Amino acid sequence: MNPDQPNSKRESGDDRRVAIALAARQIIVEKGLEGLRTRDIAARVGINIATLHYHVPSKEALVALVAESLRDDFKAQALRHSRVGKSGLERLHLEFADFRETVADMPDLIIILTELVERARRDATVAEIMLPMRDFWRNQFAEIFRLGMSDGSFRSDLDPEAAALISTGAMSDCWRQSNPSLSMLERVQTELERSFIRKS
Amino acid sequence: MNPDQPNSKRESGDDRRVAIALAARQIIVEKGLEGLRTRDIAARVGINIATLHYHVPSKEALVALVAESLRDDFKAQALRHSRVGKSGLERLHLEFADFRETVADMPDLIIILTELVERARRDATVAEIMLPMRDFWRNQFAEIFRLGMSDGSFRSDLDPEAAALISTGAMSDCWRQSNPSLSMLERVQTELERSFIRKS
DNA sequence: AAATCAATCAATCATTTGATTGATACAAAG
DNA sequence: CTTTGTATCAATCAAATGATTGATTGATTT
Repeated sequence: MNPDQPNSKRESGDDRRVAIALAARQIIVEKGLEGLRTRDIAARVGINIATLHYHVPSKEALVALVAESLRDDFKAQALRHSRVGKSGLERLHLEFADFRETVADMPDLIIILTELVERARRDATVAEIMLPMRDFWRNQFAEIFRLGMSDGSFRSDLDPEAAALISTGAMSDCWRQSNPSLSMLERVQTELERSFIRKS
Repeated sequence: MNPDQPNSKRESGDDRRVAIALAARQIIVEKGLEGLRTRDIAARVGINIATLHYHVPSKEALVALVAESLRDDFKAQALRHSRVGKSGLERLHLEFADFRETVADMPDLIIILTELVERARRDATVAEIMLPMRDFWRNQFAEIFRLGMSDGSFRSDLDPEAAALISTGAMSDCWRQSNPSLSMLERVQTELERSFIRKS
């Protein structure tokens, strides 16, 4: 039997941890971090509670595991497109497209992200993982705006940090709405572009 | 003894409910909705758990009480300034000032609001209170932008709904940062204004 | 074949937690 | 003075919940 393709009840530790993180994420979407129970996760993975604790020692470690799995997703997403040799406006378009792609592929990602950023306020372990992520994303935008100001894409009186906060805040808030829609997101992105480009 | 100034251990039902809501809000700020315990609230108010249940029958009702208390705060805040006979830009400035005032007076308000909006996703009772609040706020901005487009304050190619979502999303996201600062909020508001006004 | 290790489970524990019960204190009304 | 209604508490319950224990199974190593 191929050891890379396990179909028995016995799985490798890494595979289990991935499955556990995935199940936890599903439950967080359904019931929030507040409604996350170790028993529910174990049931969804199809293992015993003790086995769950074997792979992830505590609930705190479990939440950290989810945070790491989120970071991995974002990292993978950030590397999908090349960024070299593009103008500020082109890179803004790329970043907008990336976000649309992300929410289309994983509509629940923003929800989990929001929950974890919320918890980061009182959980140092989670904060250490989530806050750098958010800062990195916003900083990407700030750099784009700085680049675009020097290459003439954007207004010369732009405040790059403020514009970056506005962009990331508006987009994530848009997807946090009661019934997020791709069309509304596109309207927001269009309006953001109109707000920052240099009017000729 | 003045019945309006009770200093005994016995308080009127309304006063108790206010005290309970306040204590609950403090605990939500410290430990999140997830860490909200009826015992902790009772202890902070200085009453027995059974007394707490006498005034607020269940935990669900308690969360709803907090939501109502939030709504009351926002309602009171919204009526502090007259809005008549102002231009779009003037009303935008008013709205910006209102937000700065709110976060200066009650820095934790946005935190509690975020927690409750988050819970609204799975709690119909809370949703019924919180979502209309958020929609009302955003709609205020949309109206301001519509007004300002017709009176010449703002760009004629503005999308009022998108601009409203951007404004509210950016401001609340700004105040959700790890260490929110009034100066960053002002930079964001300045940038928002530059984004939407008509360039002469 | 024996020894070792990784993965798993049934059973159980100790706490936490929302809620209830039955009784008491006090003020106002009759 | 008695009755009634509001506000309060000590004690307790039942369920939920994170975690542990002791043992078993199957693969890998020696």
